Amino acid sequence: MYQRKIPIDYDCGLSIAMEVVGSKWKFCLLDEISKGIKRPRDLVNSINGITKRVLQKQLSELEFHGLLGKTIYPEVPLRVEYYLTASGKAILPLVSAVDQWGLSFAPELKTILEKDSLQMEKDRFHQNDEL
Amino acid sequence: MYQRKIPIDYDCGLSIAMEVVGSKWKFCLLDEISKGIKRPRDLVNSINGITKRVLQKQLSELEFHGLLGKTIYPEVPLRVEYYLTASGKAILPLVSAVDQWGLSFAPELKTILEKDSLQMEKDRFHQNDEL
DNA sequence: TCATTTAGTGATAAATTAGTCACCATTCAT
DNA sequence: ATGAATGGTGACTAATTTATCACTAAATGA
Repeated sequence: MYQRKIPIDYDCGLSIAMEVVGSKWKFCLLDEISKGIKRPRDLVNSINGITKRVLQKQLSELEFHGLLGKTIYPEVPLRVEYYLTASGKAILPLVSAVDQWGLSFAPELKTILEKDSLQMEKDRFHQNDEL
Repeated sequence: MYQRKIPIDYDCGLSIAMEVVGSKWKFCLLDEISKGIKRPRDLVNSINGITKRVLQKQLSELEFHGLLGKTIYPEVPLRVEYYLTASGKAILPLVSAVDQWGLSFAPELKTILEKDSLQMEKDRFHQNDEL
């Protein structure tokens, strides 16, 4: 991980949550693993946009924080499976609540972004040309 | 805001949530405002570590996304109050769920970090000196 | 005129997170 | 010996977010 220069407030639940699961792919990872996709290779394929390296990093952080465990099967080719620990399972309701909220907010967001792009068209008449 | 180079997946609830409330201070801001702290000045004082500039930016993003509204009272000195819109209120249960989870996870995290710093002490004997 | 209070912005730097690329290692099949 | 499949890491760069600093603006009272 990264040796922080700006420390976290470990007394604030929100800070802790941001630290442990507040990164681009972690909720998504927990979600996929809860759906039964366990191998790194399969996770790369099922999650749109993630790369191998980033996946490995975030899996290892989740493992470090105790939300995931992993089992290594000495087969050929090598098989590794990540699974949700008790802590990992405990956070699933939150993951799905966040997902639900995001989906419920989607129409609103769409409206806002449409307005915004209209505004940008108007603004074009008042702006200098780009370089 | 920032003109993204890597686009967001607007069909994924988790992506949307990360975009709209997934930044360092937003949950905290929503929480404080729900507690009745409404003026930028007061928010700077009540939230430990946030700066004026960052506060303004995140307030304006929350306003842009429709979670906050603001009222300007033309008094002297100028008074501005931010308030939760319907959308802002709708996300409060999520904010408090995240906070709760963070607090419940705190002891676990503490244990992990203690182990980790012990490990780091051990490792010192196997590492080169710093430059 | 000058300092004070409040809200806000622009430019820029620093911190942090995410992504790219090139590797290693194992084991099996060709 | 070579190549494929799998999991993994180190060095580095790019993208993004957050922080710092210096300002503007309005209105008031000393």
